[in-house]
Amino acid sequence: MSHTLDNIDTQLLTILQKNSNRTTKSIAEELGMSTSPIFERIKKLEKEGYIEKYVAVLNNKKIGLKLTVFIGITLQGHTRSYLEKFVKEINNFPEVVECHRVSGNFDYLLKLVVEDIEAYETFIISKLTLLPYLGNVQSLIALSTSKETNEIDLSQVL
Amino acid sequence: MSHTLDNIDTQLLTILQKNSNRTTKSIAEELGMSTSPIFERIKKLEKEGYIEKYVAVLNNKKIGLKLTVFIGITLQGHTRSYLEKFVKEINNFPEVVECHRVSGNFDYLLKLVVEDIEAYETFIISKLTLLPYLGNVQSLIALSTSKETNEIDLSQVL
DNA sequence: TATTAAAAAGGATATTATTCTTTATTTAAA
DNA sequence: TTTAAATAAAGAATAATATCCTTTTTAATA
Repeated sequence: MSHTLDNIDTQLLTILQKNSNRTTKSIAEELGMSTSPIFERIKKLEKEGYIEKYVAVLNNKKIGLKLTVFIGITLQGHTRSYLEKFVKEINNFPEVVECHRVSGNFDYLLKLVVEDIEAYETFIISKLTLLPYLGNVQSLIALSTSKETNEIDLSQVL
Repeated sequence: MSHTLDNIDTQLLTILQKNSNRTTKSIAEELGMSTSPIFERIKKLEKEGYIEKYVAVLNNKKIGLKLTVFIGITLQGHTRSYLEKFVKEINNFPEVVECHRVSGNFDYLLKLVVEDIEAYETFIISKLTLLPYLGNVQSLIALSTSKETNEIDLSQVL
């Protein structure tokens, strides 16, 4: 039960972060090994939780969700029970893809993916501003995105 | 060559966003269809670009990358050629997982995934502040994250 | 150097993906 | 309506791959 990743493990994770549909055979060839150790290492990485899941990444724009917006929020009353309720409501909105409690000039930072400016405005007016104790709200609208990846850099942890 | 998604397509995309390792058979059973139309629809969604890729999602914390930070940046000189150079440099940093040009109080918003506060400080001091024309820099450190998903909500586009 | 444990190789089998042909359903036009 | 054409689905056959098991090699430790 070794709890450290060796060089082969990080290579595997790097490969699978880019494309999880590679066959074990093709990965084995790339790394100069046979299929079974590759297969067993991947199963181990899954079992021990290094790999959480495998997912399809969609093309948001093609599907019609063309706008990404970040919203910084401060709250006025900080009672613990209210914070929990606030987070629960926020997380239930399907437009919200990320919700972080942050330190700095805001209490929360949200990331949204919506159809367009109209859908964004609808979210603000008919969902967000209905929540009580809302303080300052500041939006950053993504004009363009030069990098947006799920690949985390494993060289940092070697 | 229909360019619209019907109800079955959006169900498929929703399923594959959650788990792309499902067998076509299991998906077919869930949707009450046989395997071949499911298979062919998925191939079509891939070919037409609705599905960009399939990836493994890793557990950042388990791997040792425990800190997420957002950084808002304003630039002082906005010449076009400089903006391009700036973005190129930023995108090359492996800690940076997102880089958006934004409207609002900043010019750029970055998202970083790093080991810890120390690694974050190293990034700021020995990478970010070395870039010229840097104006205001404001960091939001994620204390906790209640939602962080790659699943986009397809009910918005139906 | 001998002993043990871990990792990899290679082959056998079961499962699944993929392709093809046939049938049904839907849509459009007469 | 009825017919024709196009699209989608069914079902079966095959090819490819994942998965498992046994043997061999390598590495680590006494």
